[in-house]
Amino acid sequence: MEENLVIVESPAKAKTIEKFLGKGYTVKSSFGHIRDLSKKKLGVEIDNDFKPNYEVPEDKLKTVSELKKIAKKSKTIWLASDEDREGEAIAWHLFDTLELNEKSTKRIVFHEITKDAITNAIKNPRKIDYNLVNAQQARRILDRLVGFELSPLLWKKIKPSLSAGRVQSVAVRLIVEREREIIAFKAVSQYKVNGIFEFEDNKGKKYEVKADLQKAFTTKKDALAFLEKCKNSEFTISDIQVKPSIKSPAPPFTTSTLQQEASRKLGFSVLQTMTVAQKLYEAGFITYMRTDSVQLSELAIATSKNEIQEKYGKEYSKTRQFQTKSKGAQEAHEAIRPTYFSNSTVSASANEKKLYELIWKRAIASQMSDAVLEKTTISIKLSKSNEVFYINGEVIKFDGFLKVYLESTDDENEEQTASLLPPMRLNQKLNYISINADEKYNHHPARYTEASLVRKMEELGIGRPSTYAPTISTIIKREYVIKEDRQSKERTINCLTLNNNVIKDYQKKENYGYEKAKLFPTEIGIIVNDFLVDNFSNIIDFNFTASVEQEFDKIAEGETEWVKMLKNFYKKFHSKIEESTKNVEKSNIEKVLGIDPTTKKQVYVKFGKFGPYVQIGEKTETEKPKYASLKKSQYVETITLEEALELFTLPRNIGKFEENDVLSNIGRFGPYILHNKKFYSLKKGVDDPYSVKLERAIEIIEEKRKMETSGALKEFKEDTKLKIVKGRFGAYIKFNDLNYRIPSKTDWKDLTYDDVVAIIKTSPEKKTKKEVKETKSKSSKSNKSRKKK
DNA sequence: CAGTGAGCGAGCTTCCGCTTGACTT
Repeated sequence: MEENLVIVESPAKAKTIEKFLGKGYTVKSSFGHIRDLSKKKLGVEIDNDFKPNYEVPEDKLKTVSELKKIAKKSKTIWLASDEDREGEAIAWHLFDTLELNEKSTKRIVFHEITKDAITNAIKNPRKIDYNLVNAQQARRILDRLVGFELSPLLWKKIKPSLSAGRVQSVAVRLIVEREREIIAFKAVSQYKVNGIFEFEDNKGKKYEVKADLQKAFTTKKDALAFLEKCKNSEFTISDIQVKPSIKSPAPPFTTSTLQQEASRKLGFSVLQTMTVAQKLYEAGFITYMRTDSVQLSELAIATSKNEIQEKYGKEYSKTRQFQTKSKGAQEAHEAIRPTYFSNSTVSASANEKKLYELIWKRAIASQMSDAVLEKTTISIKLSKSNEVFYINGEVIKFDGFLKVYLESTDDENEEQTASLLPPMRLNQKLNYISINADEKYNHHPARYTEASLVRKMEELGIGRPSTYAPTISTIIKREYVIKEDRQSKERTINCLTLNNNVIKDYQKKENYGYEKAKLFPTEIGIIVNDFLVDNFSNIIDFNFTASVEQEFDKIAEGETEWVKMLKNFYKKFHSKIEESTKNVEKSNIEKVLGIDPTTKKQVYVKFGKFGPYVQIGEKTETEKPKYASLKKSQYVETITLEEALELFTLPRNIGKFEENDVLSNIGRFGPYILHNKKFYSLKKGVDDPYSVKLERAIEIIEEKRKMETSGALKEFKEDTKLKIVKGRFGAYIKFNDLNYRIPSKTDWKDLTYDDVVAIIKTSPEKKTKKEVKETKSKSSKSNKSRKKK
């Protein structure tokens, strides 16, 4: 007969706790929830006070029967799931499903996984908190009702298999609304002026400094007039302001901030961050990675203090406890931190190592001193104008936490880095070397990345640490949203430069609008969103979650009865569903764009089963209209006649090669070149079938031929074992069966034998063959599951 | 490998949150 069975949610946690408790205690894991509402059916008896019908899902049967068996043999069962709404519900589901009895069952909670915390918890057991359980049931049932009544409505009114829910629909709405802001955005330009100045110190040493004019000019005329004034002006330092300032470290990571920083600093996707963090957690390197708390345990604060004092010195240590500010935080866990601060790194895969070091630095920095800075602003006065140039300088007097970590920002417009200034005196005279007035456009609001969407969701209190990554996957899988890169566009800007009292007026090309891994709404995402906003504005409201959360809190505190709350909500919601089912017409998007000048027929834009498309003429018994799909970047609401007509230019004959026509077109698998009955894929995001030139097409054809004949893009006579070959992610170097990356921004065509040898020499040490094989099998696996739809 | 867009109708789709494996190439 076993003495004690302790049940926690995670198996990794079970393992550590078992060590702390020692003999007499068996620690098992429930692997999260063990019961849920029926998968296929609604699972809620609406007319029977919303009675939920719970089922143990198939993949949990084994866990449940195993727990049941051990529970039967144990004297005391300790339900040690997390101390939040979901955790309490898990405890109750266990109690109910395992058919435990009240006398032998104890509910315990602990916030940190230390021996003290756990033995303390064992000493202070309590009963299951049914108010908290009911708050969870209300949450679960509400989500089910919303999801399972809204989704079928979409199947009827828009198209089958669509989905809607309290969380995902708001996430889509954020992306749709941001896109509309961007569509409505009109870029405005201004002339921003900066000058390079020169001066001498007492000893005759020369210095150069760059200064920015505070005022920007709206027209070229004004900018020109200002430069005219600069011509014979005197420049004098009129003011020097020195201000002390301090910078404080950011709190240690939560799930959301970890996802954001890993995205900005390491380029990880949200899912990738979670997968890597899970590995680190299972290996015992970090604490739990799904948390909304910024708090650290006493133990963590103490050990980090030791580590900092030893490594950096006493003056670098400043212990801090942060307060969680985010909406709806439940704080069942600690912040994400290394389990042992003495390990500043771990031996693991490259990505695990990178993420671990990020976590270590952030947590350590959070317990370090403020950085002390000195900010200097120098003003330069003109004798012939009232405008003022400024120079900003910053000196770090004491680096503090900056020694370890600096949080990055989402701001894409790189702010100029203030730096150390040369010795300057008040009233010092300066000479200009050049003064530039460049036309600068302002930027549209930034599109969401996965990580910035998570930040916004957290801000609104929508979703939980465990659902941020899956929610993004869902809205991408439903094709409401796509994540992709967009190439930059080019524009011409006007520039004025004053040099030796001569003003040069010229133009420059500038690239703008490049997007990397951003979230764009699709047409169907827009249609579904507009439908929901029109008919269910309360559900899709940004504050809906926050307001129902307040009601759940009241249930948890025993102030409100959960059935009453659901009745209240459902009455209004369901009548709206019925009303929309009856009164709202099936969505049928169709718009006339104008008349096609060549055929004189009407041009339509429509939405069909394969997405948005344009059509010339109507379908009649004798005539079949021409069809073409919209580009991913085009929308029904904004496409113009001109853009629509361009879509009909495919297939495009772009010239002759070896006496055969070369055609460009878009097919089932993307854009391609057709030549002599053979297909050549165009490079995604690089080649555009509407504008690709014959020269480039021939290059692509010859590249493929070369690969087919010799298996290599390029070979070297100096060494036959050395090749440049083409892989799934582009060209790479192959040497002695080992692969080497070609540095980004380098074109393989330009590589000489010596270059390649240099790349191989400077490349990090290669993996053994076995490891390469392992990663290969892993990537092909994930590749396959991605393809499976 | 390489564009689709008819119409009928059976049978199916769908939510959010808590946790990790287990199928094959």
